[in-house]
Amino acid sequence: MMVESASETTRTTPSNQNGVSSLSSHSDGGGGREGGSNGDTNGEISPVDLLHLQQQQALQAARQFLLQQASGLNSPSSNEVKQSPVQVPVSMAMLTPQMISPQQMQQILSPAQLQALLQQQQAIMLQQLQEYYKKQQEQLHLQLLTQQQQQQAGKQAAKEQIGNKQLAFQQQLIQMQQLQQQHILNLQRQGLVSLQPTNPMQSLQQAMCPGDLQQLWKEVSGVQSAEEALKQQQQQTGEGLDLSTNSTSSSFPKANTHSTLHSLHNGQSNHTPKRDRYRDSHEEHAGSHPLYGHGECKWPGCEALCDDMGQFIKHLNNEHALDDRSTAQCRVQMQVVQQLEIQLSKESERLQAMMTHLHMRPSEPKPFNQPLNLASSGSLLKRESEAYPEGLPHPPTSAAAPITPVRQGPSVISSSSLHSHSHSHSHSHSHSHPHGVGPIRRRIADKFCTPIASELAQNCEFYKNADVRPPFTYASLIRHAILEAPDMQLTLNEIYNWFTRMFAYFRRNTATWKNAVRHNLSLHKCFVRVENVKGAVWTVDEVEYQKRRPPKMTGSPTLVKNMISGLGFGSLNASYQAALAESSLTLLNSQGLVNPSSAASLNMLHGMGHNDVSSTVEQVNSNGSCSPTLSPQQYGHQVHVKEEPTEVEEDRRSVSLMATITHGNMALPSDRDDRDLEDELPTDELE
DNA sequence: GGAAGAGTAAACAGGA
DNA sequence: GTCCTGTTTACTCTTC
Repeated sequence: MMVESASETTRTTPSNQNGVSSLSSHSDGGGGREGGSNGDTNGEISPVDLLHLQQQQALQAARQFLLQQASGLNSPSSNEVKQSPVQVPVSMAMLTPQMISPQQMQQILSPAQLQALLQQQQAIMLQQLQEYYKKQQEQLHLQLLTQQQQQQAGKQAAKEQIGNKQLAFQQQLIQMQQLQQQHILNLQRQGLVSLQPTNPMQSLQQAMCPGDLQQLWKEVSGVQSAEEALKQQQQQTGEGLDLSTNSTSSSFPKANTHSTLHSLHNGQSNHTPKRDRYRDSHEEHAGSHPLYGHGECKWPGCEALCDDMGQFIKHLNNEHALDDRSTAQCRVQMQVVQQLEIQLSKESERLQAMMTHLHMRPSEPKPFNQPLNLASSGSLLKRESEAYPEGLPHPPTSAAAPITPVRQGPSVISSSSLHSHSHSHSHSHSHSHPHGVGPIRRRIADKFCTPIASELAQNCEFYKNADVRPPFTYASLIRHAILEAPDMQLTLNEIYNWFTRMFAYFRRNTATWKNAVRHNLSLHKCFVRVENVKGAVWTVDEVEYQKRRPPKMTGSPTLVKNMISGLGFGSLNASYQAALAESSLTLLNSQGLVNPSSAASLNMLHGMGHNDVSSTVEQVNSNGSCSPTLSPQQYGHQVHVKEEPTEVEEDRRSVSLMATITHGNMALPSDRDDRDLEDELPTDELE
């Protein structure tokens, strides 16, 4: 239990750190960009400021909500926390940043809580927007009144002024809508809002409270009717902002965001040349258009089938011409790209942090942005073994140095993939396997006696969540799954389920590994198919399993001698060091898990007649964490069944030797250590 | 260099 | 016909 929680802590630490960086980078990035647009406004609080503030409030409220969840919901101030975003709308931005990222919120909070939180924030935003609109309306009214008074005196000059005011206000509205859309998009990207196939602009419309908007637009259009002549004049001359494109076609009262975006778009540049450029770009890409592929339109959300390029161009010009909808979609796509870039940046930072955490001694300051030097990752392993020399909680390591192919899909390289390069054979992963799942040599894992159960016990959660291949053979995994079962038998489907349940890695490439599982079940005699009432189940024939074991590394006298002579870890190569560290750690852990001071457990280890070291430790250790069903008695029973003295002794001694060496090296006081030394070291050494 | 283990792919058969 | 299960073969790669 301690081991698991400790390693759990270690694993969560980087994510927490990343949570900080992620959060800060997010708010910085978003805020930075919005801050840039802020600079365009005129001193007083602008819609941009407001929305920026609201975004911060939403995040802050979510953080507080999370903290509330974490620190106990029975706190008397829980209600205050919920209401605080409303009560303190501005000072929220000055709160100390909490170290919780939106991603973590999503992980911690249930969907219902997230939904409630989001609705709450949206309500707050809407309320504040409405207040802002009312304020703006009042100001506009006042301005109009004064301007009308001036109009009587100034006439044409005043008209232009009013027009400019109106345009400026429209721009402000548009800006607000865009920012709100962006905010919603951000929430979607962060998973706080479920991604829905609806047009984000539609949700924006809903969020913008159409009633208020329409009323506002009516106010504006009222002015517009008075100034219609002026605008038409502007339109004809092509000067100024072309805001009347929709309004002149009597669609203005609809006041939808499409028209506003259209207006904005037209207002930003001259209309006609832009459209021409747009068409020109189509013609340029007539041969291979990026929006056309596999006979269908790649426009977001379109997927219209087009037989040829000509038809596609026609479709593109008809359906995706420069109108409000296309513009909005284009903006959404731009934001998607922006968000992806931000996400990429954050994930890169996270990767760096993970690598730093996994492969660098904490007391050894190194450049944070250490490049991913795969060629020198052999030293990484060494460093790793050095970094956690005393059984400190550490990320999943194994004697086998988990070998995971570098996958093409995810942008984040799993930590174990780093290890894979530390092996000489890892190069094979990059070729010959189109699925990205190269042949994973797990033999080393078994040879180094990596106890599967202890590895799983330590890194159960890690393997469940991380897309990291477990450093064990299929056979050992299958065996473990079966032995974990209450009745030590599983159907094939249950074995599948165990794989997917225990390892995130096996939640993909199902065809590959399931085939491998079936292949292993059929191939190895140790797996016995038993016809049961509910169908065929698979059991483990331990005797056969032990026979199946490959020649052990420890069986090599020279190797053993090397190990013994190299009691100082420095003389061992990196892999052996890692193996020794792992073995000792897991043995220690297993001791602690079962009975730290009991010689009985030790005797069970020694007396079980088990030549599979990994199995030996597995069985002891499985009780600790991930194997809730197998009791020590069961293991004892199982162990009692199998006895294979010849090879068994060799292996048993070897693993005990390894444990002894490492224990001795760590100067850990243990009766067991002494006994191991007395009992086993001489024999092994003489071999 | 060969043997053996391991992983992957694929073909095939039988049953639900 | 499809999917799942189970068997078998072939091939490649790695380690010893």
